[in-house]
Amino acid sequence: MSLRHAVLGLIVEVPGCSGYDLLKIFDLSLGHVWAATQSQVYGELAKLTADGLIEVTSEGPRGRKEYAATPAGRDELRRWLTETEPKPVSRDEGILRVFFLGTVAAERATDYLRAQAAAADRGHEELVALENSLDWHRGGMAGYGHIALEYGKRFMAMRREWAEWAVEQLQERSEQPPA
Amino acid sequence: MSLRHAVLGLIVEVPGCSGYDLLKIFDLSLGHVWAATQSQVYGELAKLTADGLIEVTSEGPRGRKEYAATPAGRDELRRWLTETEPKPVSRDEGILRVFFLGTVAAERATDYLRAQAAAADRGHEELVALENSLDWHRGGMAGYGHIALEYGKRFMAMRREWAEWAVEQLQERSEQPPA
DNA sequence: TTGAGCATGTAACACGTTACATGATTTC
DNA sequence: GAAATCATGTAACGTGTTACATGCTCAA
Repeated sequence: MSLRHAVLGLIVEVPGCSGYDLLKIFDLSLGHVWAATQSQVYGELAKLTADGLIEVTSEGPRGRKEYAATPAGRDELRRWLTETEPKPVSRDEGILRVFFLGTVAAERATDYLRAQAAAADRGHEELVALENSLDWHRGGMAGYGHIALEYGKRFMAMRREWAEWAVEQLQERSEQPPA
Repeated sequence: MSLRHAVLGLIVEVPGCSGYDLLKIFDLSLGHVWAATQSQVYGELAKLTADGLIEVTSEGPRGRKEYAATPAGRDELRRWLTETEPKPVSRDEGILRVFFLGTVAAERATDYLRAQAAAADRGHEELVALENSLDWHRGGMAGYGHIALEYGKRFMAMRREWAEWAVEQLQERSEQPPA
């Protein structure tokens, strides 16, 4: 149920935000680690409200609803962070495909891996651009956001290096075919 | 629709396998990059058969059904590998939580990051054990499986290093509090 | 006054998880 | 003959995606 906690967490950190505000945060930064659609966000806000973890604190123009966490909501966020274990990542389509590269010509396989290296490089650049576009001040979400961003950069760099290494491996193999 | 292609790909690479055999492969290795449950696998086999991408080649004892890919199935796998782009990973609960570490005491945050480092270390060890337990011969899925396994090891090592770096960052900050 | 952006919500469908349900074969 | 393992399938429920649907407000 991570979407629930992503939404709850944002409302704890950004009190007075609306579904629309949340959506912008998902698009800009949080969505890199936990994607969410508009439907999901509004649906989860309704459920969290029904469960008493958040509440509408004011209603603005255009039907805007601003939310804040209740004490029960803050407890639930703390419980999630300190008493439960995160589920390890178990789906990566880019790596899944590697298992099946043996079914296509070796050139197609290296094409694929080079494309993956380029995609990782673009991902890295996007994160650097994001880093420069936000004027972080230390402490609060900004401080931890910076740590998450560093993770993203290391992730992209690792993927690029791995894909380049894999291309080299395949080239070595084709130069000296199996005994 | 990656599950579909994971199942199809396995049937191309391991002709004559059954749903039960596939399930063992998911548990042992493929599941690290694309998790699937028993229900999903049997359901997908039925759909792939209905769509003419695979077919039952023989029926064994205990109702065992062995599958092989049809030409249409092999085409579809190739099309997926060469003409579509993999969807980037966009859900990582372990990193999502980092965004909200500002809501708990700094000690809880370092506890969390240290636990993440330890989990990555265990993950790395598991992959090394897996590598040693399989007697790979070069070429075919084994060759590419080795490349995927190398990715897993680099991923786990990167995560451990990042989490350790993050703990150090937080300690530096607490030693010299913000100006 | 018109268009961009703010703002929310619902419905249909696809995908994933858990639990249930059943039975055949092999091994001890 | 009991237990382990092989082997398949379904039902209920939860989560996620896409598309539709609507309307307000502000600035140019």
